[in-house]
Amino acid sequence: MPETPSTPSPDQASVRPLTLVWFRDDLRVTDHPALTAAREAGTVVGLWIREARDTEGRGPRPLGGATRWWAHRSLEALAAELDELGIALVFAAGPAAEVLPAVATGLQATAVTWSRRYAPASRALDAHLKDALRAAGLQVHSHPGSLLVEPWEVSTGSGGHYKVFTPFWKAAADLPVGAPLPAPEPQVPPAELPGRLDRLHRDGAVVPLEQLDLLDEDPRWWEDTVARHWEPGCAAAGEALVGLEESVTGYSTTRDVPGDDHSTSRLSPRLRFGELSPRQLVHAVSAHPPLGDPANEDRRAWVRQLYWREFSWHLTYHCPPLETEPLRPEFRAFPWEPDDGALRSWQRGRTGVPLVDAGMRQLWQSGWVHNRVRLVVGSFLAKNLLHPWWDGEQWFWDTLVDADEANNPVSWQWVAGCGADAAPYFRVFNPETQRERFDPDGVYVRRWVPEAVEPLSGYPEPIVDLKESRRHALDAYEEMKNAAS
DNA sequence: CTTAGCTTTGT
DNA sequence: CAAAGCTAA
Repeated sequence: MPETPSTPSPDQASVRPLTLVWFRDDLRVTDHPALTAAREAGTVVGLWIREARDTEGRGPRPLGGATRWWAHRSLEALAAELDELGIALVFAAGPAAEVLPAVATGLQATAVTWSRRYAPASRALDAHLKDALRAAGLQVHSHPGSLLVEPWEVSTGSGGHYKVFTPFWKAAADLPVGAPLPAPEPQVPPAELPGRLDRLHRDGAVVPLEQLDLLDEDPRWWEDTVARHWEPGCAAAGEALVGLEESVTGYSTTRDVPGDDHSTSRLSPRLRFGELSPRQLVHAVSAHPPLGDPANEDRRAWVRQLYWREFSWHLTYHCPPLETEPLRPEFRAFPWEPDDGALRSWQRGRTGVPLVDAGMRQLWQSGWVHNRVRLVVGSFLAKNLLHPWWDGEQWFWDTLVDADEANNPVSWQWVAGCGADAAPYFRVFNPETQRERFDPDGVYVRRWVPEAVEPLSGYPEPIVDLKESRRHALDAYEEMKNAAS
């Protein structure tokens, strides 16, 4: 709580309306339109719900292990940031359709507000909640905040959604990006609010963060692995923004070097949880360069990657569920060869292919993989092993700290060849060529698979022959095309 | 963000 | 005759 409140005295505050801000994938206080609007209207209380999909399948995809860990830590940080502003953050688990009315009633809130979500199942839930809460007499307002381009803001000449990245990028990049909003002014909550919050706690309508069971594994496991690599939370995210310049400089040439720790920004989990908004990132990157500076090419390349995320959400909003449905429908007839043993070798980084194993171990140990290596390990599972891509997608969903509902399925479909703008099927990444090209000194492979270069270390022989399995994949593709015609 | 095979270029 | 460039799948 701030010592010298700048805005309203407690008396004034008590008569102003109370808005419940439902945080979801927007765990920040700056550039948060829903929070800003709520704060301008009066008193704010924050809420985060550990949601499960309802019986009709509405709601967000259940968090994976790594994102549960991140969410827990990021929520701690958000609670601290909000506390500085005099805003309480409360937690609950269960269906949002039950939690929201209970918390709103208990706080005598007059309004509920949130940042929009865009996955079909989440939209369906949010639309339903909007109706139900309005019917119960609450004001409800949803705000943008997680995307640069709302999925309906750009469309092709024929009025449909984009299916190819480049034209999407051309259209989307033409839209202006507004300036980020500052954090809201601190508030002095009405005197009766603490009593209402206490009652909610006593009734069990809200619970301490720890009781959400987001850390269901042994916490020591996280401390020994992923926690060594990351500091979740919007405060740390703000600091990461300061170091952004370093990763943007030279980005267009160095971004493909997985052994270089500064070749990418590593901001993906910040975006996933909205610790930073894409708008803040564009703003941070666009601030410095004089026009015509060669650094502009790096910036353009970097911002372009941000628009891949926008494109993923654009597709996710407009298409059938992409975690199960191939965008190219002919792929429903693709002759996959599921092999649990091969899947397990891949997951554990024991395929005998050094770059693949390095990537999969980086994933397991740190909850993150360099983008180029994601493409290599994905191509290896879906093409060399012919194992169904959705098992790889699910593994990434469980283990990546940045796993989001749009990027993950869309990118997997891209590497598997069934995505809308997928590379031609015959483009099968050769992990050995990729290693020679992007990890020539072996820095990356040695860091994650030190025994790969040691004789007699017990490092396995490759579980498939790269050349032969590539040919086999091309045959499978031909088979699918014949089946389709 | 492929590969293989053929053609062109450079020494 | 090797390296580099082009092209079709």
